[in-house]
Amino acid sequence: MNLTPLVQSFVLHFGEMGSHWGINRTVGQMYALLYVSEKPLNADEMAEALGFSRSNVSMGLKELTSWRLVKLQHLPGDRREYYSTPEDVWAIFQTLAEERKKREVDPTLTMLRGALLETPSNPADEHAQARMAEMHDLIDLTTSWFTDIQRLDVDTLKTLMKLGSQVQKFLEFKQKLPTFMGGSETP
Amino acid sequence: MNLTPLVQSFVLHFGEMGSHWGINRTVGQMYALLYVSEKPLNADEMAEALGFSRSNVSMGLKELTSWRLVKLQHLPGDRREYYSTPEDVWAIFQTLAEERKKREVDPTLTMLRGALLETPSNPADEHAQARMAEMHDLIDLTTSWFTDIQRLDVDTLKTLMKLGSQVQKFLEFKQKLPTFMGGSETP
DNA sequence: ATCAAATTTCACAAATTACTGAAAATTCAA
DNA sequence: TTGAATTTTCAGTAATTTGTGAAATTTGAT
Repeated sequence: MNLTPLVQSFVLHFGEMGSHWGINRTVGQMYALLYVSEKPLNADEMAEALGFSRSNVSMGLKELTSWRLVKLQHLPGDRREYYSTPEDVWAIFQTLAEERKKREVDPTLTMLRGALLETPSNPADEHAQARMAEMHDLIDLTTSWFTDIQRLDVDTLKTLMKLGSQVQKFLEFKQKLPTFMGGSETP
Repeated sequence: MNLTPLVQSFVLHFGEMGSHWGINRTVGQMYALLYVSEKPLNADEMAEALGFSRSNVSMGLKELTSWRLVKLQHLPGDRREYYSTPEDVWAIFQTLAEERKKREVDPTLTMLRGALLETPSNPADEHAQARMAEMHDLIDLTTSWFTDIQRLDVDTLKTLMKLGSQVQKFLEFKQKLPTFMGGSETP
């Protein structure tokens, strides 16, 4: 399989971006290739298209699988395993957010909670704990909110996002008079 | 300077986490040390406390500065440069989000916009472009929303977050009758 | 201007991470 | 079962990233 220039540049960009992220270059490229592919690909096709060794592709797919970013499927009359990415970009985004939370945020929250249980034995520790508490509360609030908001269906989420900072007006209702309600001026 | 066990474990954890992120271990440790420190530290103090070479600390501080995560200041009667982190954790979070957006998201948006301007010359490119458009729109909406919401003051943001998925009820007002308004049951 | 203190730069060494090819393990059709 | 097709593992090498010490540069007090 030969990549078109358009796909080529997308794939290469994702590779570079991968390293700015925590993911390695070749894994980024593999994901990008699957993401834009019309049909599921098997490992040999990927190795050929990207110029990687077969074993590297195997490792990469294992990694992508652990992130729940690829789907495995079989084609009738073909023993080989075919991979693709989920269709729904919002679902992909959600998966990514969940995995990152699990890997990068939750361990920190756990560590902070542990540290906050200790009894500070000197002023330095006391100050450190106060700082850790601030960090804990921020992370806790942010991630709880994220988890909570994932329950919303995509359309509601889109509406909320398009509303942007105008949410403020809606929130003000909680404190203010019911009579204001009528005139809803949305962009 | 000798680190207490509490601070030590916080610093080490941040170092490990740093690598799961895009940041390197020693830079993570430096940030953590400054974050919990009662007073600003100079590079020598940091090198001594963490057991790094002076030059490594210099590089790390350069990196942290480029992320706008540390403040530089001078103490009266002391030539050396003292570093600290901003106090306000919400401001820190915001800075981090802005920098990550700038480095990791904006270049991708630019690449996608470029790719979407091309005229597809075959079915594969056509499909690839459709996928890229989906990705573009998701990222664009999400980051625009993020930028927009940063205008809100912290208290409003906290209120919004604590509300969580209950925002939905507020959003429904846009479509529904004014009479519902009155009974606001918040947790 | 001079000089010592402080900081930065940079070439190299050390450590880590990524990638490969060969071998081992697994899968499934016959 | 057997054995060919396919996938995975893994030891070793290649490539990259990280960290250091020495040298160069900058800074500011005198």
